[in-house]
Amino acid sequence: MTGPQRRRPSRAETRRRIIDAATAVFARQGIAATSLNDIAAEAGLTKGAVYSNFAGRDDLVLTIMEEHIVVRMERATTVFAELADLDEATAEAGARLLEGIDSDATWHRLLLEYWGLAMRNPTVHSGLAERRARLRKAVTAAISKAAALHGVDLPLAPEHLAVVVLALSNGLAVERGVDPAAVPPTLFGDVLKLLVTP
Amino acid sequence: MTGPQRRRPSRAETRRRIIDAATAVFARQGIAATSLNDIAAEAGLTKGAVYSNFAGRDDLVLTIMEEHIVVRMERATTVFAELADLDEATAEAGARLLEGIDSDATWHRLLLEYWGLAMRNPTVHSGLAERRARLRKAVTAAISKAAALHGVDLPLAPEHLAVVVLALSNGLAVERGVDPAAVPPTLFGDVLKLLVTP
DNA sequence: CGGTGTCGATACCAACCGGTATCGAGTGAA
DNA sequence: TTCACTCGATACCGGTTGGTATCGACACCG
Repeated sequence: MTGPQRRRPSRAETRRRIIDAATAVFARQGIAATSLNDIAAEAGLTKGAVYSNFAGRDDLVLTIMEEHIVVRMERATTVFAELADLDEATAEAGARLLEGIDSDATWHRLLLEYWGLAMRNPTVHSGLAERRARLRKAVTAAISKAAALHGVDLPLAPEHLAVVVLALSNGLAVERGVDPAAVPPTLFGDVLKLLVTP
Repeated sequence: MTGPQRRRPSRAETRRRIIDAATAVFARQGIAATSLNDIAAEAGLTKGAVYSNFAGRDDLVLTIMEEHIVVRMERATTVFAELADLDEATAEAGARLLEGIDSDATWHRLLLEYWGLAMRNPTVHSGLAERRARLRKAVTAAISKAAALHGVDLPLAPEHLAVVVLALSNGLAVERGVDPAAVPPTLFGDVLKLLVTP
């Protein structure tokens, strides 16, 4: 009785299992506090499988964060692409951004930990810098496009406004993590409104 | 020949030596990547001295960060207390804040790492929340005092403005860490100006 | 001066880390 | 059916970790 001839999982499947498991454990424990054994155990595999699919711990961490940053970037740009009518939609955009801070809270934590890592590792730093520059560029384009659409003269250069929005996203995530009540739901939108009205 | 009868260092002296050493090593390597041996070696002592003065690694980390947060808080409030003439001084305040981001870059890194720790440890979290609330309150008071002095109607509630300033401080520190050129020197001041003029 | 208690150096521990070598089971092509 | 090869489990390595037990040297007080 050979049964349905259970196939051996493909390499891509195993790799994905490991990545998903690592993502989950990172979210739960943080990057620095997570060992290869933790990841392998979460995936129902062993260290051997990890080393067979990745060059080592650093390679795995890098791969995961790169993937997450790309996903997050796409999401952020689509949010900004919908910023069609400027005056009232800034409130909506602010609300959506703050909502993203809550729903993606664990990701914000991971990004900031990764940032701390990048500050001490030149290789990681250059990778993060490249991604971040691309994100800034995308946000800048979305902002200037929305401004042109409405014929508004922004009091700040679009690329500077983009930096401020990104900074506020991270900064408010920190404050909200410390004390959610300190960051009311409308705050991000209110600030945005002040920043786009000349 | 007894010499100048070299005194044994007082307990407070040893404790301070350890704290200062740990601060230096934390700044260099980060909290998570620093072992008790590293700290003891930096202080010219051994682990025994550390365990004799602190309950353990966690106790030491907590003590140091508490102390740093207090120092930073005092510095931040004095900066805001000097915010006498609102219109032009916002630029100065912004410049000083951004300068603080650079000169205290390592501290920002440490705070964000500590924040990540607090997000996973309820005890650490409550300690940080308390300190942070006090800092918010102090900044709020400074802002409303300056506003009253000039008879300006702030478009944002002082406590909300305080949160935004704190968030921008951390957020811009992150962006500046990734790419210093992305955060021009006048940006913080420009944003501040938009936030205080109704 | 002499006893008493404190402080910190030393040695040591079990646990765990990232990484490597090995080897058997399963796979796909010949 | 066979055979070369891939993949992942297992065992193992040297090194490091936070934490503990011990003990000698020193300061302080009576």
